[in-house]
Amino acid sequence: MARPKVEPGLEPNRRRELLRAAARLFVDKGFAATTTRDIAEAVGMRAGSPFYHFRSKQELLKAAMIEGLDSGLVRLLAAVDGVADPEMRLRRLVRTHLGNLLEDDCRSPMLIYESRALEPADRAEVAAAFDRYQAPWQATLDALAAGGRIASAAPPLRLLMFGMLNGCSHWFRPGGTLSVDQIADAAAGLLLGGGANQKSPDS
Amino acid sequence: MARPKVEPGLEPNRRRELLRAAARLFVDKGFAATTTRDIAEAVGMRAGSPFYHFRSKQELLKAAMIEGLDSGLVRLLAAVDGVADPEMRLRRLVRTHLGNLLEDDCRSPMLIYESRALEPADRAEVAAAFDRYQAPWQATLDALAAGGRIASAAPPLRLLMFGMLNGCSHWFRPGGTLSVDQIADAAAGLLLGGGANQKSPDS
DNA sequence: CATAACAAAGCAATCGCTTGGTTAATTGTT
DNA sequence: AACAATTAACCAAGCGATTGCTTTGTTATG
Repeated sequence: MARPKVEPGLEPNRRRELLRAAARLFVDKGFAATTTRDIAEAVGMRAGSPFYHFRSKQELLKAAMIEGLDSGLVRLLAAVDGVADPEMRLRRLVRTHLGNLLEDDCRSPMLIYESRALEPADRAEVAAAFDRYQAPWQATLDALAAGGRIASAAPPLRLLMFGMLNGCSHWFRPGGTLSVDQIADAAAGLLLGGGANQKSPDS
Repeated sequence: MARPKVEPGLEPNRRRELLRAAARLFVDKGFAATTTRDIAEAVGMRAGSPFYHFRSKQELLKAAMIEGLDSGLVRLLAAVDGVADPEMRLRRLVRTHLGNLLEDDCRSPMLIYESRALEPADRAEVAAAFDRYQAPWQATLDALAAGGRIASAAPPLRLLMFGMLNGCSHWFRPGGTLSVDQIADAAAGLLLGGGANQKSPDS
């Protein structure tokens, strides 16, 4: 039943299947509550087979976090590509991030909260990936502050902002009364200082 | 080594010790990653002894959540007692909540995120305790909206707000560059629509 | 002497992970 | 083109450690 490999030296498909399934389970049940057997079953493997692709459960988490964040970053950069106005850039970042968080079936940004399960060395690598993810945000916030659109882009703002956005995954239910677009508008409205639930000017 | 109980029929002290230790460990390491032996060791007991006070590990979590939220609610109500201005009430709520979250050594509001470890019946009881905790918040937000101080007090606002506030426990470090008061001011400033990092008018 | 509050020991289940096959695809050789 | 050798990608089985929890015994107190 061995599957053909596409190219010698390239990653086979099943590794990515494992990463996606692991990310889903880690977000839904938590790292410690997810067994490697759960992950194997989710992709139709036997209990020991994931350890052919990953040396340990922690390595699976680390890979899911880093690769998930980096692919989310690609979507972020594509969303703000060519957009000059910093306010619009922020709205695009917020909307795209909520998409990564709530609509993408990996929901990778949520995995950062499982960093405590990693050892310091791995945690540092993950922190680096998260820094890359945060870079376009801070740049946009700085531009908004320079233009007088917000009062300050000092550290607490970005931290509070990510807490607010990431917290959505704890209560958001697809198909509920709130759409992702509505949440994105409400969050962006708060950040831009116009008071709660301000409509976005382009909708 | 049996300790005297204070009153027959009343709860002995060690039960509360267990609850405090369990809450700390559940917040720091997560419910699934915390063993009942960890909890026992934290209070100087042997591995099986906590099960004299609690029937199961889940019951320990449930009790820690409900009793922690209710004692935090007492502090909330005391902080806004006699305060008429809704803006000031919100500032007091924010500051007190961050105290419950970051300064109290139980940090009980964080435990809500471990609800997924409970069965639906227990989860409903915890949700009721959280509703009690949220009640003074929604009342204050409604008053602010009625006074035109914020644009709307519709559902996403409260949800985004708690996400923003509770998220602090993921990055806040006591003794760091940011004080709890500073964070509270920044968060309240965002909510009140004055833009980021607005100073509170009474400081 | 009865009870509250444990300690001591251990049990059954589950955990992450390893070991040793097995099979189909790929590669090398003639 | 034919055939052996190698390799990728698993499966089957299980090992040792850890888990939540139970059972029984102990001790101080009322």
